[in-house]
Order: sequence, then structure tokens, then C-alpha cells
Amino acid sequence: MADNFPHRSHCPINYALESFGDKWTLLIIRDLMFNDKESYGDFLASGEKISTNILADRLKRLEELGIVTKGVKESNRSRVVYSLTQKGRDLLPIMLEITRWSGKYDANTYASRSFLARLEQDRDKLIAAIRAGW
Amino acid sequence: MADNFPHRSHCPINYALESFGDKWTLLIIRDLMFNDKESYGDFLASGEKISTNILADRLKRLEELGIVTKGVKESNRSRVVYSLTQKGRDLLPIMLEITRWSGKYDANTYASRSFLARLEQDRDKLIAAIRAGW
DNA sequence: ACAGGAAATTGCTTTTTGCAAGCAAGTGAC
DNA sequence: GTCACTTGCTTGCAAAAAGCAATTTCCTGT
Repeated sequence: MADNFPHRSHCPINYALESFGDKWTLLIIRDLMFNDKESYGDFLASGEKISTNILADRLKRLEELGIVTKGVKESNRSRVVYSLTQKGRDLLPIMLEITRWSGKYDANTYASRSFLARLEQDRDKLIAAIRAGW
Repeated sequence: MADNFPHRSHCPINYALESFGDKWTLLIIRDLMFNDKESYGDFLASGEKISTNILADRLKRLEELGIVTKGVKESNRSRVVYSLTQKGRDLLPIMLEITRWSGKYDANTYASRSFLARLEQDRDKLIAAIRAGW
């Protein structure tokens, strides 16, 4: 959890942008959080087609920031697996509010009606339910 | 509200990233939402030192996306003023969850204790109170 | 008409991204 | 053991975006 680079400011919005304010980082977090992905290859296979050098860079950065940890699979110790730390899991409310906003404004959103309805009607219970699965 | 560029996907996270997934856009939204800024010069004066060409580009983009509207001040019709649309104001819950996360993990955060406490204790009331001021 | 300020635009350099190819380490079949 | 295969990266290079300083345009009040 390095975090020892010069900050533009300690505005909370800016702190977040310096952590995950780019076009790719939140997609990796999404895959870890909602799509049961855990390996380099898993992330590469996502629909948005991240390139290998960017993926490697972002995973390294997320590790340095303490949002993700790197380990190996017990069943196959050559397989590298990434997972969210508490700091990473705490991004859940942000991810859900983003989903709500995009669900409202993107006419072609992939987010399902039922999920959006659940989010609208009882956000707190939905958060609790997801956390219970961790 | 153009939105007619090729999307990487219609994943809600990705849609949001394509709207404001860069190092500067959310700072402009922050200034409009919380800091009573409205003009080009106001945004330029913010602590993070955005450069003029990037600012002009992002304002244009935000307008195209329907998040911000551009107008002129009645009292001085040479003065351009920007303001949030409903789509922009609907980013409030995201902004607050980001503030909460950064407030938790940035030891040097600018976010005040009292604001963070209010956010923790009654998020919904805080949102309602801010909306009431719009 | 002119001075002044606000809102950009332009030109140039540096940094970051995107893409394809290559490579190293571990594993599984034989 | 060795050889093909998979996984997890690294490298090189071209293209795009960001950063920075200087310049310009467009009001507008005097």
C-alpha cells in the first residue's frame, strides 16, 4: 500500500480519481466484484478488450494502492489469482451508484431491470446481501 | 446530448467510464455541485490546476453528454456560465459515496469530520438536504 | 473607438495508450 | 527428462492524449 506519489490535492474526489480515475481500472474491479474473475487471463477476456501492458500496469497499481492482492491458487500454484482487499470491497456502494446512474441514462444498458429495481427499492439490503457473500 | 460514438460495451460501469472516466471531468462536476463555481475561470482556479485546453475539451464533452449546460449570465451577457442538468445532478450519490470512501482511506483528506459523520449516519437525509437546495 | 477581461484556440513537447510480437516460468503428457 | 502448452507478463513502436505557454477572439462597459 505505497501511495507515496505527489498528490494534486487531498480533495476526496481527487483522491479517488488518482486511485481509479482512468478508463480501465474500474473494469478490473467490476470483474473481481461481480463477475467472479480472478486471473490475468480472465480480465483479458472481458468485453472491452484491455491490452496486456495496460492490464499488467493497472494490476500492479491496484496492488500498490492496497485495493487488490495477488496470490496463487492452492490447487495449482502456478496460477496467479487476484482478489479485492477490504479497501477494494468498500468500493461496492460507488459501483452500485454508478450502475444506478448508467441504468437510468443508458437506454441500452446491460444492467437488468430486476437488478436496477432492487437497487432502487432497497439499496441497503442489496449491499448487505452482496457483502454477506464475501 | 450526442452520445453517438462507438461504445466499448453497454456495461453500466463502462458507460460511466466513457462519460467521466478520466482524471479531470469529475473535478469540474465537483466544482459545479459543491463549490458554487460556474465559469471557465472558476474551474481554472481550482487547486488541481487543469490546463485551458483540457478544460475547454471537457466542458464541451460534458455538454454533448447532457451533463452540463452552457448559458450566459443575465447580469453580464459576456460572461459564460455552466450548470448541471438533471443528469449531472443525479451524479450526487456517486459523488457522496466517493467522498465516503476517500474519507475512510485518505488519512489527509480534506473532507470534514462532520460532513463524513453526517454521510455515515444519514446518507439519505443528506442527499435530500442537498437536493432541496437546487 | 478603445481598454480590459473572460473564454477559448493554437503550437509544440512530453506522457500515456494501443497493438503486435516475444519471452519466461511452470505443468502435464509421454 | 523433455517437449509442447498455457499463463502471465515485457518490449518496441506508432498513435493519441495531456501539459504548458503564448496568442486570439469576443464581448462590454466607458
